[in-house]
Amino acid sequence: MPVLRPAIARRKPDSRTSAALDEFVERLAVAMETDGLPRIAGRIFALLLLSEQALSLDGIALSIGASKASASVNTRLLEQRGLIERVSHQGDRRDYYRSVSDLFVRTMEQRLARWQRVHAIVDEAIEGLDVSPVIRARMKNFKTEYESVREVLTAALQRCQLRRRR
Amino acid sequence: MPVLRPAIARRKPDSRTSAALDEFVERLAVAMETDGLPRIAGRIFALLLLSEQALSLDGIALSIGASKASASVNTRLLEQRGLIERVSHQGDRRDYYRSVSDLFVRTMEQRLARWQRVHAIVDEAIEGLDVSPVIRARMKNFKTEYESVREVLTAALQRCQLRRRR
DNA sequence: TTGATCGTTCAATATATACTAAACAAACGA
DNA sequence: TCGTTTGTTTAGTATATATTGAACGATCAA
Repeated sequence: MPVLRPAIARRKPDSRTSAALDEFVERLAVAMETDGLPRIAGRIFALLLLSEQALSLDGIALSIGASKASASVNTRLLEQRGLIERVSHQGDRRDYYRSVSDLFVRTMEQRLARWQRVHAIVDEAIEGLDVSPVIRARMKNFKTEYESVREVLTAALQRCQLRRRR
Repeated sequence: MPVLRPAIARRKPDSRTSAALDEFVERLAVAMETDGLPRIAGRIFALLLLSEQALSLDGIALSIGASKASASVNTRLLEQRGLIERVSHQGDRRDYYRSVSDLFVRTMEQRLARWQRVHAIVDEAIEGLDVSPVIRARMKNFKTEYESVREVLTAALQRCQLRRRR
């Protein structure tokens, strides 16, 4: 069933655009699962991407049709990953959440961080594992190519950050 | 229980190095789940990374202690993603599998492909969704930053490929 | 102090999907 | 034409984890 969701910033709050916004949230939520997010975290991510104002926990739970418990767990997850931030309003003890301003860079940093474990294991194996020279060379290549790409990537992300700040 | 695994290329096939190799396979398999691979696919990925020779389906299943059905499904998955390749030997109707030579580049291409869906949804929303100018600008920024980083990244991967070929 | 609000934790459930065993199909040699 | 080898498909099971309702604790206003 469709719920009232005054949260999303829309031009004219009619039911047609509302349905389209719902669909966007759902599609993005499913797609974000490839980044290792639970579906509800993906919905929150998408909802806040669409929202100009910061939203309260209850507002989020209501808007995406999830329990407050889920909203709590998943906002914390997103905050830890740096994709949303918690803000406060004076004279109000609720927590509010909004998208971070450098959303794309944070997204990429998360992706980089998730690769790290894979490449650390291979790196460690180059040192500690007793394998043939051919295999060792294969692993070293995997390592060096990753490092060169990672450097290029982090440099590009830094340029994004600089461009934003000026 | 430990199984015989004559597959992995090791210097001296003693039990100590064997246990270390097992541990590598397991650790890498779990880590590869962040790239959206089933655990068994991750084990096969790791096993073939350690193997000089191409391995048969039965050899793979035996080495990682999985059923032949799983080996079949997951080798196909890895082959479709371009991380391993199927080879044949004359006078032998079995299929054999080995790591691709440009393993890292293929890994990165897979990662890029998985992001595509997320960014395509946002791109589509910029065109089709009725949102406020502020939100539209936020989305456009997400899009353009992604595109610039993707360009840098694909260029770096092409350099990896060129470096390999000469 | 009391009642109300807000967020978190926890035990139980729901859901998705990875995995297996068994049946099946295809290709080959005798 | 068999029986054998090889790989795939499928139905059922197992496993991991996402999600929820309810209980809980903390904070604030009256």
